Amino acid sequence: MQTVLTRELTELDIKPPHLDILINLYRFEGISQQELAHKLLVGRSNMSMALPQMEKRGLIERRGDTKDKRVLRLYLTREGRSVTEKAMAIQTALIERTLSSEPLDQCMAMAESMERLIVTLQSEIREDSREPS
Amino acid sequence: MQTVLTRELTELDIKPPHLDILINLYRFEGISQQELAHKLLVGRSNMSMALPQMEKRGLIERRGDTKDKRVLRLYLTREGRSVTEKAMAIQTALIERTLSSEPLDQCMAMAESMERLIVTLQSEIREDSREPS
DNA sequence: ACAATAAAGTACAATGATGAACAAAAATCA
DNA sequence: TGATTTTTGTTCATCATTGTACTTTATTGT
Repeated sequence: MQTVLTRELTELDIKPPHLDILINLYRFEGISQQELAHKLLVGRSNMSMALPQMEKRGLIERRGDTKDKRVLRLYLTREGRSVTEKAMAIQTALIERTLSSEPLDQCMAMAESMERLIVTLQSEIREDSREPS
Repeated sequence: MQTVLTRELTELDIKPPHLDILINLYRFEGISQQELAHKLLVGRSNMSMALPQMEKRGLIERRGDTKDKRVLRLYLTREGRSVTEKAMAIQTALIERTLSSEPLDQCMAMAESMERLIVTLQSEIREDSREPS
């Protein structure tokens, strides 16, 4: 599954970790590397390694903030926006292909399982707080 | 958080990925490397690298299955069982330390968020199946 | 029985994520 | 203002995981 997505992204000449970056930048343009790392739940050093590659590939642009010379604000290039749209289409198609037909029932079953799990957890929590032993 | 656990495990001379292995072996002794990898949701090659290290450290023992010469069955040594118990105690203590006092409310809030999320998802699913557009 | 296929384990190279140590710029505050 | 502390981003060494190719042993089909 991940393997398939990786293979399809290779044709756009981007690597899997770049996809999340592109999608977030597509939605929130002009944010800093810090903010982006925070949104993606990864360390800042990660961005420091990935973003220069993407800049060289012409997908993004990094412009220094005029007020704060420490921060680099991130923007998609025309090329980057185009690639992002293609990548999202690929991803969506893959998901629909994977999810189509059979597993709708499974989704419902999972949701019900989760509900039961939550109920169980809640009652255990209530017991724990009643008997702090 | 993960960092703290790692540091505490270092004193037992085991690495983080070994902890999951030990705990599963503590519960299900005699399983094969394949089965263990499946339980841990990782690839078989992972086990092939981690387990020989643990065997050298005297935590586990790998005995060939008599019926099937391909499979290696896994057993905890006395030492391994002892280390596992200590590690689980450390882990539990850390969790209780982290979870104590404040975040009980947060647990309940999270559970409620999940419930709402599930309801939303279910209605979206129903809409999707009504209008397959 | 035997040929083809599948499964268990191993070796290895490639990828990705992480934290620590560091430099530059900004904020704090005395 | 000037000193201290934070914050941004970078670099680097380390560790973990993955997939692929391979060997050995079982299973399956004919």
